[in-house]
This record gives sequence, structure tokens and C-alpha cells, in this order.
Amino acid sequence: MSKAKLLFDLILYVNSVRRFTAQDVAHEFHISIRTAHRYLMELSEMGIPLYTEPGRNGGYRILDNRVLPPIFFNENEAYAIFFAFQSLKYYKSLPFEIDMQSVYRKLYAYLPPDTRNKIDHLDSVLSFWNKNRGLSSPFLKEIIEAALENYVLDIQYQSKHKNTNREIAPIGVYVYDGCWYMPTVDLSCNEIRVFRLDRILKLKNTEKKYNTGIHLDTWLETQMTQEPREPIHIYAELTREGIRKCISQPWLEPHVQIKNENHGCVELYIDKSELAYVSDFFLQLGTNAKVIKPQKVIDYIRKQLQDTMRHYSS
Amino acid sequence: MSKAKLLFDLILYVNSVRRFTAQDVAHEFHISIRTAHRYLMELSEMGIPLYTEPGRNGGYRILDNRVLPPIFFNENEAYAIFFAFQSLKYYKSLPFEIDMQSVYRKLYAYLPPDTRNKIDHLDSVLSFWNKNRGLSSPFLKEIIEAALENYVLDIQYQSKHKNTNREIAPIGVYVYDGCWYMPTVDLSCNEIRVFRLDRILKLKNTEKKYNTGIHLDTWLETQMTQEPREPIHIYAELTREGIRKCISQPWLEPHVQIKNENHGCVELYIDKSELAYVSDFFLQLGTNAKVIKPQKVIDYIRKQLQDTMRHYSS
DNA sequence: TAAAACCATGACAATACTTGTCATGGTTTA
DNA sequence: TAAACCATGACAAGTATTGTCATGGTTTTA
Repeated sequence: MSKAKLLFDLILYVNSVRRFTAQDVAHEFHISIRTAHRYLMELSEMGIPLYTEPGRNGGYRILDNRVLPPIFFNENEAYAIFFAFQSLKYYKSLPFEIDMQSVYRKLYAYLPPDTRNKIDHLDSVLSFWNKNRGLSSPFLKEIIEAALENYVLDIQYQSKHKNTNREIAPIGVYVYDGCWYMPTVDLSCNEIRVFRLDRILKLKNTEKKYNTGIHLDTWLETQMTQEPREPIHIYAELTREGIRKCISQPWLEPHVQIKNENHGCVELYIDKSELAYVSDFFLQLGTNAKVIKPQKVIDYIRKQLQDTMRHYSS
Repeated sequence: MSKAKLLFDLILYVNSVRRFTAQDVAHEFHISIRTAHRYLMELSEMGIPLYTEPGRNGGYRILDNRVLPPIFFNENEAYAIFFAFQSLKYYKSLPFEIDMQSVYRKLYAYLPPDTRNKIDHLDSVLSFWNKNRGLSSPFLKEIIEAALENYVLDIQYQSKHKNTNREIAPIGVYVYDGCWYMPTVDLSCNEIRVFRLDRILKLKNTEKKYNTGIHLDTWLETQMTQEPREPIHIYAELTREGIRKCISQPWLEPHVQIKNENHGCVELYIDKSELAYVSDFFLQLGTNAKVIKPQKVIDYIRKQLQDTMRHYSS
């Protein structure tokens, strides 16, 4: 085995055992102890964060933030990384922000000049804006860590009518529509609740542990595909502009039927719990939509219109 | 200089010159031609895409998709890359998708087992959903390429009242609110127009070139910070729920004033062109907002209410 | 058609590097 | 105080790398 290959394997070895003696290395790789020492010194010089403790029960340790063996990337893979980083550029206070910068620097430093120009140019024709770039989610990192380690959090949350304190076990975090959300198990009632991160006022890690046993993707999938429990049949006619606006809504888009360039309709089943939201949506479309079914939505829209009318005539 | 270091530098050298002879290498690195041959053979064996042409005027070439010198990343940097990739997971038909997969595999392969678990777990507690994950933007890659190379595109676009054909020079692409947009110079009128990628029906590269001379970031910045040209003073009172909804709007958020837990107001200047949009927004807030100024908005809201009322009473 | 300018590969000696053994000295713990 | 670690130096034996020379192939050009 060549020296380079051996050093490479040695990085893998020290990364996985974390604590070892020169003896261990010598035995593992069938080399002398003297050479083991020499190799470990070389790794240190390469920047691998080893430290040693002399004396009995001493030995070598690897610190956190271990260095991986050197990896060959090609130009396209570098592009892919730059492209992905670009997508996060406008989020505020992201975890791993500093590490992204150092990845960027390392890759950029090794690119040939013409590719650098391309990368600079890519940067100048591609932006991922997000709606809530003004709103920061200061607790994001803590929440990701808590979700990873199954910690229970104590949060103060600004809900519709008042501020509440809750003990929750986060299932995970997700961004939707440019805004961070956290589905959790609320430990007071053992139900799943979703919180918006920008509405969390305070957060404390209780150091207690609770494994929700729920996988974020699984949960999101069930949310998205869930059949309505109390299905309500919605039918509405749309103008051209109404079609355009409905198609922009991902939850409506599959249900829009286009009859001709200027007329269409939308027909779907929703759950009772979504009634208010859906009614508000059609209300906001004004004369570009006309809800035909159900009467409940029509009544709601009429009531809202009357209330608002009164509100504005006083 | 050690052999490893020399090979490393040689990668940088061949990546930047792209075409060279063994003689050149020998001269550049002060080694014999024989050794230059040996080294170049080694690079080939390492996977660097060299090919050779024998004969006079022959020599070595490097193919596209050049391989970068090996890079040491640490655990946190690997995390950062996984985190960034996660943010793109739900976009449809992205450029660099295949390369992202191979980056993922390479990094993952070299992670120690415990870190692999963490990465798997990170994957299970973090999702970046986006609103239009159902809507694909099939022309994204073509548009990025056209923007990079300053090509003029011929598009068919579904606008508010009819489908139109336009010749445009893309300034760039950006995502906002989960949806892809493309600011362009419309060559028929030489004005800047923004198109939504999902509303592009057809796209053709004309092979003509036109340099817009506009930098996407610069343009976005001016869009966002632009002072209103015909400023209109808006003042509205808000309920608790009104505050909540206004704070969710990034363009309103800085102008919301909270008086107490249940009352607040919002005051700002907007441009005349935004009047309809802003009016619609306050209309949709119903009784949770009361616009006090200007009369124009109040009139608009009243008219909309009446129209919709009539619409729903027939 | 021959010479020039490339690549490809082999042999071999000179040189440089790597390794294992032995030796010495320091630190910590039982 | 002995055991079990790390750290480092010296040196000979073993291994790898390098440059020189040699030979053979391909393509271009004069």
C-alpha cells in the first residue's frame, strides 16, 4: 500500500475511532510504532485536528470538526455547490453560514480563471429571493439542534389571541412559502401543532428529552396527501384573471379547469377546517370568481362583504 | 517540492492552460521530460480527463468538466453543503441535479459512521418546501444559459389578457415567493419587463446576442429600494389579527406600529402603480384593517365590495 | 520522402525518501 | 516505582523516484 493511500485510510480510521494510541495504529495498519508516530504527525501538519495526551491512559484524540480525506470534485460539481449556496444567500442568520463561506473560498481558489469568471457570472444572473428575507428566525439553529437530538423546548409563542407558553418536542423544521415552520408534539396535550418560527418570542432548551418518533418527511407527506376528514365540495367559476390567480396557488392548481381563454372553473374537495381560509381566498378574488357551491362559502363571503361594508361606511 | 505537491500544482497548471506538451511541463516545473510524461500519466490514472494527440502539433489537452485538485473539507463544511442541497430538493427539473447527487455521494462516502447518522437525521428534520413545487419551470436551464451567454430568446407568454410573442434578452432569473421570474430587456420596445417562468408557453433561442449590460443584483436592489415616483400616503388601523397578517408581508413589516397587544396601525408611502395591489390587500383584511387614508383606497375598496356584492346577489 | 516535433515505454544507475530498530527522555497514573 | 503513553533522534536497510539514454510510433510540413 502506498503512503498516500495509507494516510488517506488513516484519516478515515482516526475519524471513526476518535481515540487511539500509536500502538493501535501500528497494529491496524501493520506498520511500526515509530512510523505510526510519523504518520500521525503528518496528519497534524495537514490540518487534521489531533491532540495528544502523554502519560498512562494517554493517547491521540481527534477533536470535533474532523477533517475529511481530500476529495476530487469536477467543475460541474463545483457549479452545483455554488448554485445551491446561491439559493440560501438571502436567508438571515442561517446555521452553517461560516462554513458555506469557507467551502466557497476553497472551491473558488482551485478553479481555473475562466471557470471563475463563469461562477462570478452565474452569481450575476441568478438570485433566490425569499418573501421573508426581512424576517429573521433567530432560533433556527437551536431548533434544528433540538430536533436532531430530541430535546424538549420551552417556547413563548404569539398566537392569534394571546401569547402562550408551551413545552414542545420539535419534529423538525421546514420552509414553506419563504417562512420557517416547526411541527412539534405539544407535550401538554400530546397533539401535533405547527408553529411559525418568526412568531416564537422566547425559546429555552429544557434539557429534557422526548423522541417524537415522527419523521418530518413522513409527516409532511401525510399533510399534503391527507384526504379531508369532513369533505366539502367547492365549485367556482373563474374569469381569465381568476384562472391566472388560482393557478398560482399550488393547492388549487391541479383542480383548475380551463374552458377557453377567458373562462374556467375550479372544483375540489376541502376539509371543513379549511373553510375560512378558502372562503377568504375566493372573497379576495372579487368579481374574478363566482362561488357556486357550497352555500356556506357564499354566505360567509356575503357576511364578510356586509361587515366590511359597514366597517367602511362608519 | 514533494511529488504530491507537484502533482497538485500540475493539476492547476493543466486546468488553466488546457493545451500543452510534456516539454512545457518539464520546463515549467524544472523536471525532465521523462518525468513529465510519468506525472501526466499519473494524473490520467487519477481520473483527470486528459487526452493526447501524437505527431507534430500534437500534445496534451484537458477536456471539459475538468477535475479540481483534491480539497480537504471538514465536517461542518460537509454539513453546510448538505444543508444547501436540502434547500433545492423540492424544485423540479433543476440544472446541476446530477452533479449534486455525485457531490452528495462523494461526501457521504468519506463521512465517519456517526456523522453519517447525523446527516441522515438532518435530512429527516429539515425540509425546504416551496409553494410552486407542483409547477415546473421547464425552461430554467435554457434561460440561465442564455443569460450567461447574452443570447436573445423568443418566447410565447401568457399575459393577463392574451398570449403574446416577444423577443427578449434575459438579465437573469430569480426565485421570489417560490416562483421563478425573469427580468428581461424587451427588444421590441427596449424596456425592462419581468416574466414568470411558469407562464412561458414556448421558448426558442434565436442565437442572436444582445448584452443588456444590467447586473441582476443591481436591478433587484434598485427595484427593492426604489423611492416611489408618485408617492401616496397610506394609513390604516389594525386589529391584533390585522397586525399579524401585515407583519407577514415583508413589504409592510417595517411600517407596522404596534400600540398594544390588540391594536396597531400601519403607515407608509407607496407608488401610484401599486395602488390596486395595496387596495386589494387591505380589502382582503376585511374588518381586521380600516384604511383611513387615502380616500382613493377607501373608494376602491367600497367599489370592489359593491361589485362583489352585486356579483354574488345575482 | 525525410526531418521535425510530438507521444509512449523500457532499462538502468544515481539519488532521495521511507521504514524499522534501538535509544533516550518526558508525562501521567496506579 | 513501574507501566503505558508520547516525542524525537540516529542509522542502516529497503523502496521509490528521477534523469539519461534508447527505441518505436504518429502526424505535419518543407
